[in-house]
Amino acid sequence: MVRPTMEDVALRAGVSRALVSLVMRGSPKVSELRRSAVLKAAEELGYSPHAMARSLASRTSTVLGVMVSDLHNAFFAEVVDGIDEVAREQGFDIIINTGGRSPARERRALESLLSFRPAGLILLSPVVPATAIGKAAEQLPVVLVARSSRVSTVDTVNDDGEQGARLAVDHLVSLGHKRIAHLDGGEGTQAGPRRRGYVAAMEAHGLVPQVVSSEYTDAAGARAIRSLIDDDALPTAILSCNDFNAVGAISALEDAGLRVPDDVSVVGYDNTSLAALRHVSLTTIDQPRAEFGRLAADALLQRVREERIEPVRHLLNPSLVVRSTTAPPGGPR
Amino acid sequence: MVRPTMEDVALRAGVSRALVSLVMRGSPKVSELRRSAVLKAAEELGYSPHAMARSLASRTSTVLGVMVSDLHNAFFAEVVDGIDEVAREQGFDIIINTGGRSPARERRALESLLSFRPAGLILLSPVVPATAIGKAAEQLPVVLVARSSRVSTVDTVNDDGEQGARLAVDHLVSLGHKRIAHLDGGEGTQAGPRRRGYVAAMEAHGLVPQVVSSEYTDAAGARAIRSLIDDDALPTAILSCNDFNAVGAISALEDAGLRVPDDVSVVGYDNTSLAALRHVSLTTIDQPRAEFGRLAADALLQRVREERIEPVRHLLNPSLVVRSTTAPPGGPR
DNA sequence: TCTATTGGTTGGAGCGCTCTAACCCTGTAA
DNA sequence: TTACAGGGTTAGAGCGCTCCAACCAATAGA
Repeated sequence: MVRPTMEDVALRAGVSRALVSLVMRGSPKVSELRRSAVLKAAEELGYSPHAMARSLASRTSTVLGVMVSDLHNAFFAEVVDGIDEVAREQGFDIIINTGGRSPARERRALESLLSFRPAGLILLSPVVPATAIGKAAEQLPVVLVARSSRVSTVDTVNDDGEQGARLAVDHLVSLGHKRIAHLDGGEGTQAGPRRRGYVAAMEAHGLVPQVVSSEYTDAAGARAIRSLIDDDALPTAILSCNDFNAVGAISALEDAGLRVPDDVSVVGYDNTSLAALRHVSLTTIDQPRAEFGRLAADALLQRVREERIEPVRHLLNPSLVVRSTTAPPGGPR
Repeated sequence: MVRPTMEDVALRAGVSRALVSLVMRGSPKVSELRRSAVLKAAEELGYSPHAMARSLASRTSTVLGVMVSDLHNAFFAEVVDGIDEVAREQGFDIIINTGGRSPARERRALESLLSFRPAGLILLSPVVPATAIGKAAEQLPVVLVARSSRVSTVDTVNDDGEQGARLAVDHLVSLGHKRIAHLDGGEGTQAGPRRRGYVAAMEAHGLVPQVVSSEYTDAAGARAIRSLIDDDALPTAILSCNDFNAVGAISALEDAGLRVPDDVSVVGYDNTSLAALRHVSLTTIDQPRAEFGRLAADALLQRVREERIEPVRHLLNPSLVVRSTTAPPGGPR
């Protein structure tokens, strides 16, 4: 359980510790003779460099910290894939930590990540207050994904929720729908832009917006539908705030004896793997998640290398994915 | 961008660096006067301890490394919750890394985790070869979740897949089913025990097992059903290898004009959040995932504290969750 | 009164590494 | 012959921290 150090390798190879260090860092100014001797000794001892000691001594880090607000949401997994891809290309490692959707736990996760003195930090949809983010940003480069910020030292990567909602409304209108309700995401991240986009698109089409208060869960979607039915206010099409909500809405509609899309069309948001399941086959709005990750990592590494000072605000275009839950009012002809 | 050190705090508080260290570690042998002075200075400077320097100096670590083979699978999120809970209770932090389902990437993730010299390692359903795990286990305590091992220095936490399959079969038999097919998980982790449990339970009931080769995806589940229909070999009940597979099977059954559970009953495995969606409402087998995480963390910390040498093999009992996809053959009366 | 004892505090060594400056060659130019 | 350059190598300081031994009152016991 005791790992060999550089000293051990140096001793065994008959060279100095500094030389071993050079070999480990792939320096060109080492003779082939010594290099192979060192590598052989390292191999025999099962030596691998101590990342922390290295980073302490060099006062640099090749680690990027990633804080995922909710590990349960597969959305983030794809963003992490994008981050990982870029980071690895450029010789950086990532360490992940999770906030479990609770501000307190998230704060702790942040602390923990910071204590490793990573080169930079990427926060995925964090729920901690902006001041906490600002404080972190004083110490190292920070990039926010799926959350906006006005702090000038922080870069952000988001999708254009207004445009996404507009895409959905345009799609439904082109199918012939006139009564389209929006099940709203309430306080949730990105709920605001989606709602605004919906309202603007409806008005642009000369239609009356109908915003129903709801949440990012399937139970909430079902509840919203039931209240619409009770109020006799059911439209011919629904734009949900996200896929979970949409699936809940569909269940409630079916429970009420209505068919989707024949009686009511439903559009989700996020294009989660759930939406792609053939049993669900939900028309939804896709966000380029891996691209989020790649852009975030790129932006962060630019700051790490001090190539840029001004903040960057990426706003990516979502796209419509048509599946089986939308059709003209009255059902597919 | 330059973080304050202990020295800075000591200077500001008018004490020695060693005293600051004591305060930071919550030592009782510090007067209240100094303690508050130090904490005040630290607060003002925005100081937080440097985890790497600490771990280097103390030759100990309060970090547990967690390798998640697939971040996309929400299964692991709950296991991580369990790990996190126990770790935090006992003053440990966790850092997560992901293998992205690829052995090469997983190996790299392992290397990276190891380079931080954590106190121990928890591997969630790793796909790297056993030798790589054995090598890691020579350097620090290792616990495996959802993967078995015969290495005596490695602890394991698994669910009893045989029993889970048996529960499902017993449930279907008690509903009156006699022809029950199993859509097999092939090479997937835990597919073996589930298949064995299914076969044993069928035989115990005097029924003929019908194993259909399939995989852990919804597309594979749908394919298996179609081949059963083509061969005119469709039974009255299906036990899928996991929830995704079951959802795919349901889609294919509905596409073929069959109703679930009226014409065919379907049981999944894993009780993912997918199964709980009201639109899906899948009868399935639940694994105590958070408990997996808690037990894994407990086992690891026991080894970290050198309280135990012999390996531990946890085999947890799964349980049946009855929802809406199972009924007596011919449908609910 | 002097010596123990105890609670609180501190300097210094050292964790495993990197980095700078100095060093030692050997080969080449003056 | 001396000077110089430059590739290859090394000693030593130091990164931010912990830990040990020593130290310093202040009090208690004899």
